[in-house]
Amino acid sequence: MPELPEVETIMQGMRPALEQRFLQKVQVNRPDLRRPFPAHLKETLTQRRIIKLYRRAKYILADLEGGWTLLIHLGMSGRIFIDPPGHPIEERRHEHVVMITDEHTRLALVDPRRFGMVDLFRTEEAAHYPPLASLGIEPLDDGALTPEHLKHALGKSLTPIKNALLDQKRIVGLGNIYVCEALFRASIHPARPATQLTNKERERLCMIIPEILHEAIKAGGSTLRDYVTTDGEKGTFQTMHQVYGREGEECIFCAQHHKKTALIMRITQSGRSTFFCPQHQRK
DNA sequence: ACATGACCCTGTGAGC
DNA sequence: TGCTCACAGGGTCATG
Repeated sequence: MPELPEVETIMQGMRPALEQRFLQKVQVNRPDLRRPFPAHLKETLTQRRIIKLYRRAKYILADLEGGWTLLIHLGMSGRIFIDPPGHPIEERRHEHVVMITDEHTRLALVDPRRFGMVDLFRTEEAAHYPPLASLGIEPLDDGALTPEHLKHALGKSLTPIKNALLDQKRIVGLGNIYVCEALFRASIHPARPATQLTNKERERLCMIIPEILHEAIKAGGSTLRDYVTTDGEKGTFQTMHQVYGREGEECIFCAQHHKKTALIMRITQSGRSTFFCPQHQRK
């Protein structure tokens, strides 16, 4: 579910509750999500101070005292609920991990589909820790997403640009929504072989991708169904979607640029929906 | 080395 | 009302 803007929003929402706090009580309600939890999860977290929270790709990371780092991935349906001290606790399904801080703030990881992940690794091993080791360009880092770096990341790959931009080994943070939106704004057909993009097209992507991600973070992310921020608020970026979920509707870009009316199409690429305008996103 | 498809799981909404 | 089907924001394997 959550792509970079949603993960960033959630992480920022967790910060005031977690940074510099001790975890007074940790409840682990099942043995695994996509993978087994580390056997020592509860023991390692309990009574430990959280130094800082940050994000890499779509992972939420927390450095803990004693050299451990906690990693949380929300998969497709993962959410974090934060209940302030004294808040009545409502009954929620799929609360897999619950953490209560020394200030009595309650954080619950809820993930109905269980595609998420919770793990621990030694902080100094981050560069060799498999889920993080092979990640690609972090698009919001200063100087990271340049046309040259993007060219290198796409390499000689003949895979469709849509799939290449979803591949976290090349560039991180984009998911199905933001890839569709980026290609739409950059006027690039999603089926174009990745390696065959022109310099101009790579330049446009390098402008547009951070632009969209920043706008989406500002809007608190996109809520399609059930995504909510840690305050329980919905994101509002879905109202700014220009193609995603708009199959059969009129292309906004073509309407603005006095082109002939065009209708948004939906195709399937590697089993996932792609939305695009067949008129201005040229092959 | 690379690309594709199956798979992991539950929930929801559309259509009958 | 209740059923079946398609589809959902992601990542990892096995296979070719």
